[in-house]
Amino acid sequence: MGEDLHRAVADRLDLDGQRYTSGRRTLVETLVGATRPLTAAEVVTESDLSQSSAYRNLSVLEGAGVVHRVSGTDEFARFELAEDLTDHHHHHLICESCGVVRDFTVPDALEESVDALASQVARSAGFEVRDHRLDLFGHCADCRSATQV
Amino acid sequence: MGEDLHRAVADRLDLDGQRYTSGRRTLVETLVGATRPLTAAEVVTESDLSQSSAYRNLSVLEGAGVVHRVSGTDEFARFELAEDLTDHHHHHLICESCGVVRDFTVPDALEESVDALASQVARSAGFEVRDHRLDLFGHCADCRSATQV
DNA sequence: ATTTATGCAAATCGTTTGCAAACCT
DNA sequence: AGGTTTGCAAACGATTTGCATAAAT
Repeated sequence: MGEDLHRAVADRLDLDGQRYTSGRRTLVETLVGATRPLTAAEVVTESDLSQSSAYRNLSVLEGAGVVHRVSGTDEFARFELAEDLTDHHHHHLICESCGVVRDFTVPDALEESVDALASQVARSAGFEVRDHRLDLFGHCADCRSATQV
Repeated sequence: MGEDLHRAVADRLDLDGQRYTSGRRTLVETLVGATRPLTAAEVVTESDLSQSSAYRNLSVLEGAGVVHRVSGTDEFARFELAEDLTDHHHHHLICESCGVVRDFTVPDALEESVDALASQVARSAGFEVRDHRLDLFGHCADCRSATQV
């Protein structure tokens, strides 16, 4: 069932002059299996690749537009599959206590408002908008219950 | 004119059990003077504090809710004054080529939609929302003209 | 006097890179 | 064979920290 995805990934890598090696395929599968962005350490653990290969290939995949780098509040880079490969436009709930990043979606109407705003800003500032980021910061259920023990 | 600000900063530091030293005052003044988030390196240069004091005090100020840490696409942390001290709620245009971060504002109606969404998500996910982040990614005017030479 | 802040230099730690062996095609 | 990818270990660089001195209360 995920063959379409792999074909799409292979195409993007090809466009970028890169091969779709087994390690890269492993990374893609690791990320497909996750429901939230993973840290590099989590990717290394779950993929069983060496650290250098994980970092190097995440970088290659990012360059080809397959993987997207997410930054939260802590010092760890996080990675997820590009939204246009998963057809799942979403945003993030970022916990300021533990740093965990969770996905969530918003009503289309709001997305459209944001998009409209984007083009407006683009025109007025000479800025070419490619994407937007709408995240919420706060405290996740786990950290809240841990605090009020 | 900026005395109100300094009083507010002093109050927050006091609440956090911290003093408002001259170095911290210098940092606050450096950030007030900027119209965009500054990297640590920029703060060091413009404040003339030692690197360690700059980092250490930015951290103290962040802990007291005076300074806010902003993350863009590059590896440099950026710092700005907390919005509730400047009464200037804003968002960021982040250039994916050079990493520069610029401030911009959006219509109140959109802000309100986002706030409404925030409370909705809070209820359904057990997540306690404290703030939101709405940023646009793309390419700034400078990088666009540099590319198409 | 005691506590806290400063600046220097060294350590830390996530991430990147050089290199030789293994892998494609 | 020719080029690429891999894994190890070493390097890198932004940020943090130990320690002795200086400032503040």
